[in-house]
Amino acid sequence: MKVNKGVEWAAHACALLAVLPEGWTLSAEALAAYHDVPPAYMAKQMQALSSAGLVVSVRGAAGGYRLARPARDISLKDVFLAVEGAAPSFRCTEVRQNGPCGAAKAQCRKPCGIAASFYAAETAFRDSLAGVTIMDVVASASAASDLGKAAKIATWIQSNASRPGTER
Amino acid sequence: MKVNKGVEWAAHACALLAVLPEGWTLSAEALAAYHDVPPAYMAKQMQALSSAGLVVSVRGAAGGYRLARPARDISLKDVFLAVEGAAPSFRCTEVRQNGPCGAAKAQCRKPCGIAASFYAAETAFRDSLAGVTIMDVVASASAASDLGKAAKIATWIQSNASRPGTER
DNA sequence: CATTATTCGGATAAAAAATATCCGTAAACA
DNA sequence: TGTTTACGGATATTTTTTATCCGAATAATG
Repeated sequence: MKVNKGVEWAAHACALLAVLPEGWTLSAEALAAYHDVPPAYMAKQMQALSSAGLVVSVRGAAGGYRLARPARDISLKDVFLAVEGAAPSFRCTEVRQNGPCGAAKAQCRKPCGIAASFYAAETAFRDSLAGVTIMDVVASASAASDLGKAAKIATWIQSNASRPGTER
Repeated sequence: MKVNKGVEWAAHACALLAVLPEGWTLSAEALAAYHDVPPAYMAKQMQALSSAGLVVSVRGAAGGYRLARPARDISLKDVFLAVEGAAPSFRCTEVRQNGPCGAAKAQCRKPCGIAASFYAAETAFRDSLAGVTIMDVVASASAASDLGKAAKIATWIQSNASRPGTER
């Protein structure tokens, strides 16, 4: 059971978008450069975030991405579901219906105990992620870093982000 | 994020071993036939359960598998870890150390907020599974089935299980 | 003691999924 | 009109999962 790498990248991208000045955007290419990951694949993850409504995409020159809503209203569960999809991780193949003692289909309208337990565990997993917002992530990151780094990031944003509808 | 199929099979196999008379065993082949799954692959999962100490294997003619301890003392978490392995599902690639604003390695001794949150979520997942025992699974299955099925299973066990050290 | 049935471990093959890239199109701006 | 960017689909590559097979070890049986 492995979480897609894209989830990690998407989460970090959201954290960076969260500290962007109001109305500014970052292109997929800039986000990839910031995190030093493959640009084309980073772009794919951003598309997933976009179609899930977590970020807003701005096309055209000086376009890019920005968060669709405040960082406090976006959770890691949202990011996880956007990138990973909502399909349950446990795939019940109904083995109880198989073999010489297989149960009748009519008796299998509710999931078996094993499947139900895994569904419950996955709910616990998602609930745990739902309790962490992008704002929390940003806060913990800035708590762990010094003033010099914050300045570095601000400078990088200044020269790599853009504000659509206006000259940079 | 997908749970291996083998986890489901192994859990069902444990549930069947749980209703076996004391000291009896079921071969990997019999377990595969009962659940109508590929014998060689079922055998692999049983090996995993065996090396994790959840089941005891008996070699030789009339050999097979039996639970290593009471069904109430084996949880779905045990089965999950045995088959799936203990490696965390979230693989942090330390992207925070990458790129133009990468953090120094010395400042990354603790996991970042994102990684920590996913580790916590996985703990929640496992804790949830830890609360369900094979005994619980058997109980919920028998609650959902009728008397006829129980008799069917008992008959099947009679003719497919074996008791090492004695004639069947 | 030979035969048979079984687990064990490793090697290997096939299928599926994750990872990664590319390209044509549409949109927005200068 | 030209440039820059997101979008969506197609495709390639790599890794993981799924599945099979085989030889060695082990134990019961006749």
